[in-house]
Amino acid sequence: MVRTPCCDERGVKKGTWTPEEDRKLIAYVTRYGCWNWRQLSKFAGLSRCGKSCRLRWLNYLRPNIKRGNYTNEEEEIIIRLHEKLGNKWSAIAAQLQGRTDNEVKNHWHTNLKKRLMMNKHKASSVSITHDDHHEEVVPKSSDQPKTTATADFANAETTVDQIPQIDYFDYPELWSPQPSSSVVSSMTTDTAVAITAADGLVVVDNATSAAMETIYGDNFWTEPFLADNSYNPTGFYTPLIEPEFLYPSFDGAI
DNA sequence: AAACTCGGCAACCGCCCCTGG
DNA sequence: TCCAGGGGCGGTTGCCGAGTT
Repeated sequence: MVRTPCCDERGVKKGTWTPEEDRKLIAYVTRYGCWNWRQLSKFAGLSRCGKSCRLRWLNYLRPNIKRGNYTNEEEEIIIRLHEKLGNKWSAIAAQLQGRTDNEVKNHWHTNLKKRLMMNKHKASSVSITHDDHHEEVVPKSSDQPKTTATADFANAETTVDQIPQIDYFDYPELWSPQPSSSVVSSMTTDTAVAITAADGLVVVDNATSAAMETIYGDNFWTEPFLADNSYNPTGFYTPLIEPEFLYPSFDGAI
């Protein structure tokens, strides 16, 4: 089967997204939903491949994304699940609220993988140093190896449902690769909630919110396009597309 | 201060799966 | 049942900033 490329190579921009492109994408998806990424990129006035738009939205722009600062608990989950599932990053990320598969994958390759390698080298007396934002876990040789979560997981025959503390498997609704129907339950004091004029809730973490404000100024979340936003805090993008929105009549720009 | 190295991560690539006609 | 298109996913690349020499 001959597959058509996901986008016409001509005139398709690549590389880093500009704030202006981000703004267009956010504005469009927030307003109309992601009904078709390929078409969406055109209507949003973006010279980008549809896949690129999708990736940018899912990995960076959508609300509820938690960035940086992996907790020990998150790392434990990643390690355990990786042991169990292998490189099923999307499946692993699905168990981590606010984390994307790309981010989990990157974190694995840049941090956890190396750490596990080191742990395997230092079989008995292990000294594991978490990176900057993590508390240092330095088990003394006299300590129970239990304290070295990573070292333990590397060799343990674990099962998924042995994951500590968070019983995701008791909550099948959390299994969705889509970001979390558990947004509300995951809300912490870091979480900001923007209430739109249409009584829609847009739940964002502070990092996302701060990023938006950095790029667009303090009024980003109160921009007019949010008034009828169709973003669903469950992470599913229900466009609520009215016929005239399906093929917007505007000429490329919002 | 400049050059160089390295690590982190955003983004791209290409294959696979699913769905609708 | 077949085919085309769209989305999902994992692997990989390359840019960029921080650290080092």
